[in-house]
Amino acid sequence: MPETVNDTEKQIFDAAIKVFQRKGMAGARMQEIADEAGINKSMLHYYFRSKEKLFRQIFLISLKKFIGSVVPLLNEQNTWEQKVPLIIEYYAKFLTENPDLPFFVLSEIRNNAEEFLSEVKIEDILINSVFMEQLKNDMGKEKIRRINPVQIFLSIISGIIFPFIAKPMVKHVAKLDDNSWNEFINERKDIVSGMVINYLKQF
Amino acid sequence: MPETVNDTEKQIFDAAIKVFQRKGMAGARMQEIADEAGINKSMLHYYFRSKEKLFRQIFLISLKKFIGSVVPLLNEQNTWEQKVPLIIEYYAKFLTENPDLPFFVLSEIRNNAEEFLSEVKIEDILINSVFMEQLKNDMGKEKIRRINPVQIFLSIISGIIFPFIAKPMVKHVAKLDDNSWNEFINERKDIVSGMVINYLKQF
DNA sequence: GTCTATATCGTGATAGAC
DNA sequence: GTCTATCACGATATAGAC
Repeated sequence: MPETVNDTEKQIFDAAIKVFQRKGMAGARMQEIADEAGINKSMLHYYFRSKEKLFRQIFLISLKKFIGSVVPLLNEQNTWEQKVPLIIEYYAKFLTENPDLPFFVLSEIRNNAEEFLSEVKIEDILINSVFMEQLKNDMGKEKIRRINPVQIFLSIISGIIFPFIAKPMVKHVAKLDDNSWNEFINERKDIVSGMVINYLKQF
Repeated sequence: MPETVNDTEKQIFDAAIKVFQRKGMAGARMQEIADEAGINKSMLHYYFRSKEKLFRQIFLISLKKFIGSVVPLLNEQNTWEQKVPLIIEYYAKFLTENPDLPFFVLSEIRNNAEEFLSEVKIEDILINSVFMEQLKNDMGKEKIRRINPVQIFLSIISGIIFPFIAKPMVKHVAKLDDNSWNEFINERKDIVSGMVINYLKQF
């Protein structure tokens, strides 16, 4: 029988994810986490010792989810050109389901320096991915524009993540309600995909 | 003789800009602002009444600076194609000089809803800009791809602002020091510019 | 206007009964 | 393991002397 995580502990953890991702370390309140979990405040300390320790767990899980979950896609058995729209599609879905996660991760990284980044070895995972190799390969054959592949990946995630980060402002400027927001994002997916692929192939 | 702002008041204000933009409303401490300004803590209350009131002033100035300062560029007497690299160049410089500003603005907007956005009428300023009109014009003439112009502007700022927002992570993944970061951004400016212009013209 | 001292309150954390 | 009560501290804010 697999080790089953204590029920209360899981409730606290889920509540903490919600509150920390929404408010950040500085803005989050232990009381709010307790309320969200439907339990007593002192339970938080019983299970996690301190706010700092609870935060670290939440942050590391969020960081891994944010970065690591796209990795399988990068290493699929298809061309880089097929991967681009799939990566974008994946992030659009991910961001819709976890609207506060990227902002939270980026925010806390800014505060607590790179300390955390070293724990998750993104740099190698990303740089050595099949996707990156494929790009370098086609660049070597002069089939696509020769350019730092990190710039390409960055262009992809910038184009799709930033609108979610700036969602309130984007909705306000473009005068979107919830329905037209979804349309806007659908349109966006094609645009980002088209921009990146066009740019690589037309040179 | 023009109204000269009190010296202490200005010192406090400048210090508050620095601390609030760096730490956000929740993370900022009145003591830290006082230290930064080199004055006593109670002076903050003497001049600005409360943390909340001080914050509002700092935020509104930051918001206007973030959004409004690009407007003149959008209304220049040149083509949209000439404007694109200029806008990017402008933001790159702006972000280098104000590294914490965009993150701060986007962060606080997320917390305090759109309440603030209505005070600054970005939507009309941007939508009615010459840049947007020029795009719509060329779309009408089938000279460029027909698409929501907001998506174009969003692509530009996503491509250049996001890397700064995610700077620690980007530096870590791409293994950049301060010098190579600058090179990376220079390369980036051309890429974003090229992607947007290519995409509009090749269809 | 500027300082020191202090009030007031919110929050993380602990003690101890059950 | 879970609760109530309480501590200890830090942060905003104010009072009052100069």
